Amino acid sequence: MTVTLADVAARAQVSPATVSRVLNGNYPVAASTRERVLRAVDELDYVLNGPASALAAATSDLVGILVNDIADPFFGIMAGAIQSEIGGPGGRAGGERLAVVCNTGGSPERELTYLTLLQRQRAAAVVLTGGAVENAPHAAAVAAKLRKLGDAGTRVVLCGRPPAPDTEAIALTFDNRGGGRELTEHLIGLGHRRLGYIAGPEERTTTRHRLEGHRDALAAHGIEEDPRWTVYGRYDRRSGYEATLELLRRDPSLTAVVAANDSVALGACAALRDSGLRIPDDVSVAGFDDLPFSIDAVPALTTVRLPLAEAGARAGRIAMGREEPPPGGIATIRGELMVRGSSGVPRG
Amino acid sequence: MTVTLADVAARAQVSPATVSRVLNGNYPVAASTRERVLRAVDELDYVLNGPASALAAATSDLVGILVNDIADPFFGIMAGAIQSEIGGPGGRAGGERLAVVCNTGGSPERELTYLTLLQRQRAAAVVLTGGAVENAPHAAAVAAKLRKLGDAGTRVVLCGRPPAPDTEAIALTFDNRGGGRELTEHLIGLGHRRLGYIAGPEERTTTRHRLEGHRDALAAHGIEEDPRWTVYGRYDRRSGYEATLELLRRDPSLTAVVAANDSVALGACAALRDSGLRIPDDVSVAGFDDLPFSIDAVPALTTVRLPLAEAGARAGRIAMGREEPPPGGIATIRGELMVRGSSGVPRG
DNA sequence: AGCCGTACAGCAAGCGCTTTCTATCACGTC
DNA sequence: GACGTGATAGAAAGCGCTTGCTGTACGGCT
Repeated sequence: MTVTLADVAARAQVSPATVSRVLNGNYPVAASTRERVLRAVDELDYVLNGPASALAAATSDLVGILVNDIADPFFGIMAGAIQSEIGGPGGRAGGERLAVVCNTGGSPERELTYLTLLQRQRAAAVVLTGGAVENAPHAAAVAAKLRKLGDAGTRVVLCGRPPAPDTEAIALTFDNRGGGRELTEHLIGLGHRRLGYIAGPEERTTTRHRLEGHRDALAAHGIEEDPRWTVYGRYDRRSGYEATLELLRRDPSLTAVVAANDSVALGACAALRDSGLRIPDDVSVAGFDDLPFSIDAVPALTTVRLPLAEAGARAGRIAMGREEPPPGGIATIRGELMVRGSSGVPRG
Repeated sequence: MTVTLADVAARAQVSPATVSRVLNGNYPVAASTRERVLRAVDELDYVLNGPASALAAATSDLVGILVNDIADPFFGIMAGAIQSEIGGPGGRAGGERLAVVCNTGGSPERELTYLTLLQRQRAAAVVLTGGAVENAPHAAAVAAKLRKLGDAGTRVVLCGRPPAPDTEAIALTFDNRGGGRELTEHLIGLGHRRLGYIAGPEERTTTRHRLEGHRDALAAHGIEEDPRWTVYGRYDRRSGYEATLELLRRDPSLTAVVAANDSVALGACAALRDSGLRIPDDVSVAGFDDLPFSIDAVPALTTVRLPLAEAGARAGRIAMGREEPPPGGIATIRGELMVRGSSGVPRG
């Protein structure tokens, strides 16, 4: 069978308690004893039994990270940053933590199920990334779960997600609205007056906030919006391609297309090119997030940079209790407008 | 405190054993009893204690996924596919499994540490993705770990990684060599004779195999390779950019640049453009992997498509014991040459 | 010399669940 | 009508570790 603590204890001629204390380093043990134990551990190739340890100590070294789509660098970057901070291998000694990355696929049920699974594992902390689904019952269910997690001692951090009311969850929110406004203002400043907007999925906070920012900008400049100028889709390239075609069909006189994110913007670029339109000469395009590939688009994408890695790292530190939560438990993280080649003055 | 099995049992007026059996559904329980238990579970909002359960049953519902870089879609896509198959939420009932995605950052030590951590958690299965580090001591250490994991009942699957000798690990290997050969043959077929190659990090199986494929093709066509034509870098865009500049400096007469992967190729494109060269008129470019964004490059990238999602899904199923391992425990997955706009006949 | 504080080490009681083995009960069966 | 039989339910023994509490020995103190 596998080697147990008792085996190590026997070999080192000490009690199991002592071995445990050597391993955890939270109790004085004479240097000579420690060494003997360590040698035994080594010789027997002993590996602690995680579940047993978690049960006895009533703590776990698992940290949950919920993402909407792990194949999307937007989440991958955040997840990577979080993980690097929660002190898995490479982090400071002692706190060897395992990140559990859960892919919800944007589905509310899965989100809830994963939360339950993490609760079951008695996770040390949980970080929820990305926008939330805007649906009262679901939001309430999630809030309830988060409360329960919090009560059980699990630290809960929201990264790139709006605060969850009635919850102790710390929130690091992206200023999607402000970013959206700035972006559209930039385009308006260039002279655009007829702007198409490709939104993300409905019932998502991120989608709504970015769109609201866009509309705020339009309103602030007295531009009346044509309902035909907004199309909803998903956060992927394909969606951007199709939505752009639809936009062009509805109003061929558009001079700019603002996309919900960079992937969508790339799809939009492809659709425009396939339609024989030049960027930005005929139509300007703007994205959101500034993912690494955005600068490689031709022309490079005008977008709003979100400090994904920084936010993730901070969320990770807060989750580990290594950084003070922001005052009030809420911090708003601003994006930065990146003006690049895909936006220019409108034709004509 | 938190609700325990005993609380539920008391409320349902049955023994803890019965509650456990209802929850696990692996033992006959009268319908009426079951219902009573289920109601109690619901009313008390009971959540099983994972560690306790794992300890008693000597099994765990954790599945580890090791990736080199979670922010890279190459790994994100595989991880997502694996996860969707290991039956987390959304999968078939009963087997609610949690995926533990571990980001090694390509570091051998971290790889080993994570493996130990997973062993400690008594993971049900472990999937290692991506190329392996080619370093005898490390390879031996990993093999030893994998063997130990296997002995402990953890199923081990390698996805996109060469087989690990002396190990029971199932391997789903990408035919990097064949893909590399095909790609270069395509370029040679177009008339290229002076091809630069931007390789990945040294001491990596993926790097070596792709490069060997490239050289095989050159050799097969009697093209003598100039050592100046190969530059090693990392698997990212930045690296591709710099390496291309270096390549151009060493031999401005190159007519094609073959990159270790798509991100590198994108960087190469940027460098070429910044150097005033047109693609493919002046220089052809080729990538590898065919990640989603590759088709959006301008011109679209000629590359080798790897069925990442399919491979990941299959690895996931094998890890869960839901699919027969390939004969001999090894399967080679071929890539498909995707000829697109970034490659053309050489100038002059 | 006698006492006590300090520094270690061990005992043993769980942590919350699973599972084997042992009742119990209601039926048919011969 | 005694007894085998199948279907359920419970008792209890752990799973391997942590930790509060209880020794024990040694050195310094008065």
